[in-house]
Amino acid sequence: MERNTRQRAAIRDAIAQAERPLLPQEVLDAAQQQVPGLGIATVYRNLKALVADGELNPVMLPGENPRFELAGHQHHHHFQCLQCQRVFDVHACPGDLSRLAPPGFSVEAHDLTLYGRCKDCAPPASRRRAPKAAPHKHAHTHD
Amino acid sequence: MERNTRQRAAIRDAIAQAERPLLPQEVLDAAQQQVPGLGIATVYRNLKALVADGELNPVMLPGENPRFELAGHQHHHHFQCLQCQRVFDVHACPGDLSRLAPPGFSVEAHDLTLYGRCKDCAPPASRRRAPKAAPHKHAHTHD
DNA sequence: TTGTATGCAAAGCGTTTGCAGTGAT
DNA sequence: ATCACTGCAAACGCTTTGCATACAA
Repeated sequence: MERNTRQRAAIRDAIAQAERPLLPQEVLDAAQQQVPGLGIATVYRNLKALVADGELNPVMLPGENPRFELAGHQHHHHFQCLQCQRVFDVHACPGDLSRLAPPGFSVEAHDLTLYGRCKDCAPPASRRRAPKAAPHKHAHTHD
Repeated sequence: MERNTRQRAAIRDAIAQAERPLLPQEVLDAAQQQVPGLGIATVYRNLKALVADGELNPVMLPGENPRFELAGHQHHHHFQCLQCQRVFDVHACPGDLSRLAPPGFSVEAHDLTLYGRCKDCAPPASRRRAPKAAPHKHAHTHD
């Protein structure tokens, strides 16, 4: 990371202003409002550089493509809405889980993902209002 | 799922005899010992059919390609070895995690992955013996 | 015989990379 | 003026699909 380009600033801003982890394509869409000619390759290159630089953290969820959020958050987990597919931070943690591993296995880290309805999407019982974003394409669904 | 082919039997057997979730390529490698001409497309088609049929379950881990294991196991989680990258079942669960979600979010399901050293790979402190399998290509690390 | 399943190759999708031109310093 | 950065397009790895053939029933 050496030079400050309009592209990098737009990418950084897009992620900084999102209140949730973004997919590369979402970063592109947001950053293009600031830099119309921006290419997807530049987004990928900058995401990689910003992660290497410690400015961003990749967010990997099961069966999902990587998303990106600002680094600096402490240990946390994620919540994915089963309706709008968006991902949100969960600033809580079940704590030590080493007791769950089979004998002979050592636990050094863990990933946890919660699934359900976000506050914008109707909970199964008492629905409220429509989601703000359409579902993303992504791939793979969960059970 | 209609006909019983040698290919499907070989694929089913490969997964049944593995004591852990397998990647499509691992399924191919194992099944080809029984049906040499087997193609990867046939593996993918059968994996999809067997999952639709309820015989197999896909195992999705963060940043990993889907693996497959026999269905029928009850709710469980997975452990991935940081050294050999192989995935193992964890027949334990932290239980209800709905308390972790932010207000307004409903939790319907969760995924948990533990990371560390499997019993074949040396634990950080008291190592024992070398791993039985070489690491797979992609790696991605976690927090 | 009939039509599903297979093998091969081409196509898709998300991501990465080569390359020549652009622009920050 | 340099040289990192960018945009475009080709290349990649994994997965899916089209199509003609093979084989289970």
